[in-house]
Amino acid sequence: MRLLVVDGNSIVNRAFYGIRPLTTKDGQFTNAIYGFLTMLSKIKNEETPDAVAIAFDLKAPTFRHKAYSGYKATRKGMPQELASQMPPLKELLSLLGYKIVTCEGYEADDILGTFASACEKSGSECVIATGDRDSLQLVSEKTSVHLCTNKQDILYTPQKIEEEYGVTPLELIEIKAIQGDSSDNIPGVAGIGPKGAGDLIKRYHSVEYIYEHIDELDIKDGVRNKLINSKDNAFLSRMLGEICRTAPIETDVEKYRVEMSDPDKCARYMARLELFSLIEKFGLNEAPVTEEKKAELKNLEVSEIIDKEALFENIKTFGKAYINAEFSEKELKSFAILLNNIIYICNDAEFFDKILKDEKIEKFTRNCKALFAYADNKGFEIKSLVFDVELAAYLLEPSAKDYSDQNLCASNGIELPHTDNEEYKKYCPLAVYESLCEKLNSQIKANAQEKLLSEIEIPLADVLAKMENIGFGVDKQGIEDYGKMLSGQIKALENSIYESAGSTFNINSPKQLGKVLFEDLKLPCKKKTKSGYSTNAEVLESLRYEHPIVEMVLSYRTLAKLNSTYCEGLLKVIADDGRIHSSFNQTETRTGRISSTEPNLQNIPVRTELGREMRKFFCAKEGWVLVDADYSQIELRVLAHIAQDKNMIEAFKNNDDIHAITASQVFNMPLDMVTPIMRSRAKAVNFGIVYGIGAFSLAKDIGVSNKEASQYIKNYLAHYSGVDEYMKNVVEKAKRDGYVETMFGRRRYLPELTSGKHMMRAFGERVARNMPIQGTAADIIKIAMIKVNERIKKEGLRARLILQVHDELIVESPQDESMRVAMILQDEMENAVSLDVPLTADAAVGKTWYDAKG
DNA sequence: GGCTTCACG
DNA sequence: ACGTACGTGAAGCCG
Repeated sequence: MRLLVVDGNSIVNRAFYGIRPLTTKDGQFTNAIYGFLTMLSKIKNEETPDAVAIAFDLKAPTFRHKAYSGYKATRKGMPQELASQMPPLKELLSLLGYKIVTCEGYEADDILGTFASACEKSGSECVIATGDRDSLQLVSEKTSVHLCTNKQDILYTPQKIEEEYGVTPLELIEIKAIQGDSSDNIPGVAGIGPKGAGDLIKRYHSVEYIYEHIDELDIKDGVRNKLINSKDNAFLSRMLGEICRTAPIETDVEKYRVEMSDPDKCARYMARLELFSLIEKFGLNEAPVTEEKKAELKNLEVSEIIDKEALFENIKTFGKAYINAEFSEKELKSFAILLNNIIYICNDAEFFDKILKDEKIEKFTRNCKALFAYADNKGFEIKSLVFDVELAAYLLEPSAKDYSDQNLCASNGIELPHTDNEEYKKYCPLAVYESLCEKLNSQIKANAQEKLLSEIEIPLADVLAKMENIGFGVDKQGIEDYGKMLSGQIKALENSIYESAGSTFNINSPKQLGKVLFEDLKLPCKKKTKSGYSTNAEVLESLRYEHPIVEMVLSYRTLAKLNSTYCEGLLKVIADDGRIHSSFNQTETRTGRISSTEPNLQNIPVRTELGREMRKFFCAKEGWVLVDADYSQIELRVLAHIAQDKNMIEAFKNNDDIHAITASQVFNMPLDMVTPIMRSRAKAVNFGIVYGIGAFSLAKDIGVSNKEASQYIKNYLAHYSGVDEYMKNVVEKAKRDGYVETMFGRRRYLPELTSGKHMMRAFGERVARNMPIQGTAADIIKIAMIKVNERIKKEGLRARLILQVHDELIVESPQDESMRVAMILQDEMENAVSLDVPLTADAAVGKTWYDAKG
């Protein structure tokens, strides 16, 4: 027999602190539950036990009295976010068939020790799973410890312990008695640490022996004196450090076999905790379906389409089509339609198009962008696409990572039908689309997000699909030549760097570079990262004049980045038509912005001249030009409006220089006395305000003292009192409602705000202040994009929107349309919505992106 | 796969 | 006492 004993408290702590906060929609924290079960599943797979016991302390140690200073008094009580996860975790473990072991008056450690001894006697094998090293003393020929760490798990056998510590497992107790353990309030011998204690025990094996022969030992007098001074503590520690092995618990291994009595109930419990991936991980969705159960479930009925005319009429009469389509490249592979609980599958594109074009048939689907892209390629418009489950789910929960049908069904309590036919498995979700769409839509309605979905996100998907299809033309030869030029310079810099360092190494490795700079060349180390010296640009910048190599490394980094990410990266993704077709993701960001991948066209260099050159290779096709328009300070304008700040609104209405005005307020002087430096600092304050600001970071950003920075912020909020009030109110609202929202009802939930950890709460508060601003700006430009495309179409122009970069739109336009297009862009962007401040957008025309930008 | 760095708004 | 601005994506290194 092989028994796995889990140190429940230790593992749950690791899970809780190792995994970012997760909550259900109603605010129940679940990260520790999720982490615990994931770890348990992994350990079980690796250790293949016959039986499992899970040990917990009977109650969380919550010492409130400072006066009490005994053993383990310093262990903090569980934070509330963890404590609230314990009952559901234990319930779930029981449902999964695990036996939980607790014992009045004994700690989890003692239970582990008792099992280890019991297995020893009965001849069973024992594996202890834990996150802390206290239990290593229990290791023996029969008992091993599976230690879970942040990196990888380690299995401790007597050999492994000998290898790592040079002693036997039992001697670890002796080491601990001398070195002490502050987290367990074991005093040890004052002045001797792990190294000294290890050396002593390696030579003399026990505390008792050491004190019996204290005068004869071959050790330094200093050490001897320390030992003599702490003799009482050493013996006390020896006693405290030894794990008890005689807790009165059931130790018959047979009693701990894992038997799940009701997998369905278990799955439902997991679904209620919204831990869907666990349902799969524990194989609960594959639980054998009894004949009885099968009858209850709706069986999947799939049919080929025989009479298309008749089906079409039926769909039209019904008025709704739940569609699931698959494409390969740009062609339709197959599609499926749900009608009266029957799924009809077909690959007749003509029939498919007819449905898409019919205004009377409301389409419900997922990933509608793919449908729009298909239609765009074939040159027609889809009518009445009313619902997209992915977009709806994103609006309901923008922080979620997985919007799969399986996940959405599980979280909405929808059971998928059953089929033994492998080929048909993929149609199971479509069979329940009617109820899935209904569930999601009722939540969208309850949140007042119908317009956001139907008037912004769905039409935007059409715009994005067209942008992806058209792509952005590039000068391939130009990029290649530019890359060659960079490569040459990089090569030369490499050699100079090696020469300057006196050795060759990989400059791209922060670890190796850190060693060269801070150890070989002995430059002063300014900052550390988790894994060593920080070598980022900010640090290097400050070392610029310390050594000539620094400047070269900075240049090397710049050039290497340009070459690998941009030249090589972009060359890899140029399509056969000579253009770059980025993907625009609509459900990625938590604020409502879109993101761009493969390649990311939203971070093409612009801030330095050398990088900006890159934009010369993004060009309009022959006879066409690029029209580029960007919003001026859209986020600050949104802030002025949302906060209803009189002063800021006034400034924007007067078309004043907002940063200069801010400077005159922050520095308390007349406008005409504001210097460029003051203006640029005020600009940083304006940015900081939008991000949720802290004096420390502002100080760092603009290079003034902490005190000065906090004075700036004070002055700022005193003058812009509406902003001050907004910042307070929005955090309060977030704490009350659990979410913040944009002007158009886009939400972001903030479970961080209920965290017990200061850092995390502070983060939640900054997000609460920032998201409505960034998100409203995102909403506005999305509306503008839709309007621009509608307008271009209405006016019969050939121009087409090809890129969005958060506050900037780029249209490729025939030369002779460019003035008209510039006018349209500016008009639609400025009038996308009506705020209490004017929105301004500036448009420019050029052959390349470089020329067209301002 | 996580970390570090750096490109953009 | 602690760590420090919001939102992204890609490349390279390293265990």
